[in-house]
Amino acid sequence: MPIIVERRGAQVALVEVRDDGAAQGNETLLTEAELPRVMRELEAEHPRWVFSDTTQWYPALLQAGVRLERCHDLRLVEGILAGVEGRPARAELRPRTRPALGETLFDVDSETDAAPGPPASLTYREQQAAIAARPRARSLSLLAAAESAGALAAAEMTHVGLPWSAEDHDALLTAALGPRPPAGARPARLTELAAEVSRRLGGAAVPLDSPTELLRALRGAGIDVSSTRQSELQRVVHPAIAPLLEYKSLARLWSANGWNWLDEWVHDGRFRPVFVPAGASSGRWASDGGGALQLPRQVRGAVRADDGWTLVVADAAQLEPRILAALSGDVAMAHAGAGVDLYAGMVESGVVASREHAKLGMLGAMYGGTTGESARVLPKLARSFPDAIAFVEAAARTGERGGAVTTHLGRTSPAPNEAWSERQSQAHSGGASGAAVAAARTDARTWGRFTRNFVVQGTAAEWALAWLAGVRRRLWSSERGPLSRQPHLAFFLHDELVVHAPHSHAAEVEAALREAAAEAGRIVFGHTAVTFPITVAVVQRYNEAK
DNA sequence: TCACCATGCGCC
DNA sequence: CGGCGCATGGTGA
Repeated sequence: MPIIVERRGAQVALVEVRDDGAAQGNETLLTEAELPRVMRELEAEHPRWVFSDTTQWYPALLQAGVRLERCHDLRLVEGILAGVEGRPARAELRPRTRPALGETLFDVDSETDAAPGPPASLTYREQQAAIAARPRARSLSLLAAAESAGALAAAEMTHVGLPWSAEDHDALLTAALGPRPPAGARPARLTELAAEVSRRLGGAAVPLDSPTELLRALRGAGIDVSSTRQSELQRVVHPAIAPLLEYKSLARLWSANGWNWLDEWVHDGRFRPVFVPAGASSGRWASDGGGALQLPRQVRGAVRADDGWTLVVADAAQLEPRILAALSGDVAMAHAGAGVDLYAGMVESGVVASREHAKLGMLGAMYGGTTGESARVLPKLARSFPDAIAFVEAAARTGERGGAVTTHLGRTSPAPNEAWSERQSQAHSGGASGAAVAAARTDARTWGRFTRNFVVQGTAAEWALAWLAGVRRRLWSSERGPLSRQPHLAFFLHDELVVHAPHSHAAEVEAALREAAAEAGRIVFGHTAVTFPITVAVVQRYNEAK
């Protein structure tokens, strides 16, 4: 039973509708203050709450102690449907972009800057009809549900936060950089390293934070490099390189996750990342602020379970190649993945010489790599796993022609922009210069790599959503008190989940993670020979996993 | 001075 | 070689 949550002036309407969105007549008008209590009571009937935008409603409800089981997020589903239908998303349902500086001065109420649009109940009915009209309606409706469950999980993870020890973080920074310097000053260790680098480059002070000046200094010291990139410096033999690389690593730690980051993002023992479901066109999540999806391993030691609690860290093993095996129905690849390590399985079946080769080759196949070791391994993979390789090749060809590809549940890739299409037609119209033809071909290949990767990355994101939703459902019990006082999701990173739970629940959480992973394979692919094993570690600190 | 771009690097 | 976010320095208006 869907219930639409809709703003009506200063009040909120709860509108019960049928599954297809048709009106049923049952409607309740409430004040904002009454909403949490009423929704909590109605939750006993397990409705599907329909929100124009979960991020606009759910945080306040969580704050008021209301945890919801299911929802339908009109904004996220509009994104999926617009992609499928090859049109822009309706303006009132587009993600709100952050107002530019100054804009807020003239636009006091930035939440209402988009046209209000039709009522949510109408939009819901239209979306249900649009889904039902598609050839793969069942998959799309599954995707809509999974995406919406993700929106709930994202808000909940922000609400409860990732347990973070500011004390441990400070200790870790102090050990690496020296004590916290006064504002505006550089940590002692960085100053030492900078002096050492300058000394070994000949004596003059070199501003290491300026790539331009650093490059000039390196070349002046006879070091033949074309950039100051870590990967290039690593290949150089020179006494200045070691302290320089250490400087770069520590300078990054300091600027990206140093004391300033700690002050800004960690409060009351929690880091509260803002997750952005479907922030990438493939459906992968992005994040907003704090660099939540890029937490360097260097600082993961500060992620520490509360006393008496534990972190259960789970990781889907070689998710993307397994996804490709399932997508393409490649029986040989499914067989190689029968164990916990798919790459090891490829070595055992004699396809490649080493695990490293297997990994490199598969990544190259999925990303469109054409150089180095990965390209050398590709022919072997193509012989042993013809269906898998043909699948990504077909996706690449479609993209090169400007076509759209879809994930297994039906998320559709965006069209290339107009400039791209214009360059392609120019190049094919005859009379184009050789340079224009070559540039167009490069463009085409670039878009082909995108669509090649889209099908795998996007379907992996669908598997991960199904997993996340399944874990979330299994962990929650309405009888165990508030979300933060019972086992709960604390972090999500594409193919990895962190659950924060009392010690005594660790085994139960591990079982939930494994059951949900198996279920996710069935939800996304139905029957498939491909397995989706996960690794699970029960730890006090995040860095102790893996 | 501000907006924007390029570089470089963190994560998957 | 696919997808992101963020800090920094440098540029041009």
